[in-house]
Amino acid sequence: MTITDIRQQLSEKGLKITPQRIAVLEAIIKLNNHPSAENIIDYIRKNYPNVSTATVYKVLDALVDNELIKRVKTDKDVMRYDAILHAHHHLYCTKTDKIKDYFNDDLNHLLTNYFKKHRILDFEIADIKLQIVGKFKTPKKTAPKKRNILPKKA
Amino acid sequence: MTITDIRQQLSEKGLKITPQRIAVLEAIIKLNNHPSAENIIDYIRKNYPNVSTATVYKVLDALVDNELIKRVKTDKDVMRYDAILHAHHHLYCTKTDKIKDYFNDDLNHLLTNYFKKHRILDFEIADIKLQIVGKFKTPKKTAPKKRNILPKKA
DNA sequence: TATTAAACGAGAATGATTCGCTTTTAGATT
DNA sequence: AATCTAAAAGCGAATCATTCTCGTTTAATA
Repeated sequence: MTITDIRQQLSEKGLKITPQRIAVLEAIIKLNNHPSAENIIDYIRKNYPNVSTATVYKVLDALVDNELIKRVKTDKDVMRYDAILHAHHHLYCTKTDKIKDYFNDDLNHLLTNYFKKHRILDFEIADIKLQIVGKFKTPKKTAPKKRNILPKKA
Repeated sequence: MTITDIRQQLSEKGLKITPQRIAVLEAIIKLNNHPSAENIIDYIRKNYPNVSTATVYKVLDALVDNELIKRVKTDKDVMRYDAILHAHHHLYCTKTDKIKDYFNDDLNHLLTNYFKKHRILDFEIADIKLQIVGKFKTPKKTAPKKRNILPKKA
C-alpha cells in the first residue's frame, strides 16, 4: 500500500486529500497491530509534531464512516483501529490483550453459505466478524535461543 | 432466574453474597437488553438509592471475572453487559445501535466442529462470538396502522 | 458476637474522546 | 496563477465513562 494508493482511496470516497489523513492511514498500515488512537498519534508526531489530537480523532471517524478502516473494540476501554486490507477475523488473547488477525477464506465461505441458506428474519447482514477469544500458546522450543549464564540480578 | 438462583451462582463462584451483587445481576437479567453500566445504575437506584457508581463497576468486573456475565463490545465507546443464560451471538444494527441476541445451536455446532478439525496454530480457543453487523428490516405491513389526514405542519 | 478480609460509599481523579471556535487549506473556479 | 469557499485542522476546554482512594460497613466464619 503506497501513498499513491492511499490518495486514490481517499479520492474514491470523495474525501479531501490532506497530509493528516494520509499520515493517519499510513500509520495504521505501518503499525499493523491494531493501534489505539494514542499509538497513532505518537507515531504521526514523530514526523509531524503539531498534529492535533482532535484532528486524529476526527480523521479516524471520517475513515471509519467511509469504510477505509474499522474500529476494533476490546474488553478494555480504548478503541483500536484496523486498516481494511482483506476480510478477516480477530483472535483476542485474554492473557496479553493482544489482538491478532485471523484470515480464513474457507471459513468466510462457510459462513456466507450458511447464512445464504439460513436467513435471519428481518435482518440484512452486512458483515460477519468472529471474535475468537482464548490464549496464545507459547510454542515449544526445540532448543533454547539464548543461554543466560549470568544470574538474573546482581 | 430467581434470587435464589442468583445467590446460588454467586456462592458457586466463591463470591460473597451482597445485596449490591444480587441487585446488579437481577438488573441485567430483568433489563434483558444488553444494558450499559448507566442503565444498570439507574435501574438499581429505583430500589436502592444509595448504591455507589464505583460499586456497580466493581461488581460488574467481579461478575465478568467469574464468568457470570459477559461484556458486549460495540463500536461505540460504552461497554454493555449481558447475563450468561445460554451461548449466543449478537446482531448489531448499524442504524439504531440496538443489539439483539441471536441463538443458533446449529451454527454453534458447525463452528465447534470446524475448529475441532482446523485448529488455529498456537491458539487455544475459549469462546467464539459472532458479531453479525447489518440492519433490521422493518417488516412490511399488510395495511397502514394510522392515516395521517392532517398536514404534517400547521 | 467477635474477627477480619472483602465489599461498599462518596467523591475526587483520570484519561480517552469530543466540542466550540478560529484559522488554515484542498480543490474548484475564474 | 490568484481567488473563493466549504471542508478540514488546530487548540484548549469540556465531557463523561470508568477508576482510584480511603474511611466505613458487612458477610462469612469461628
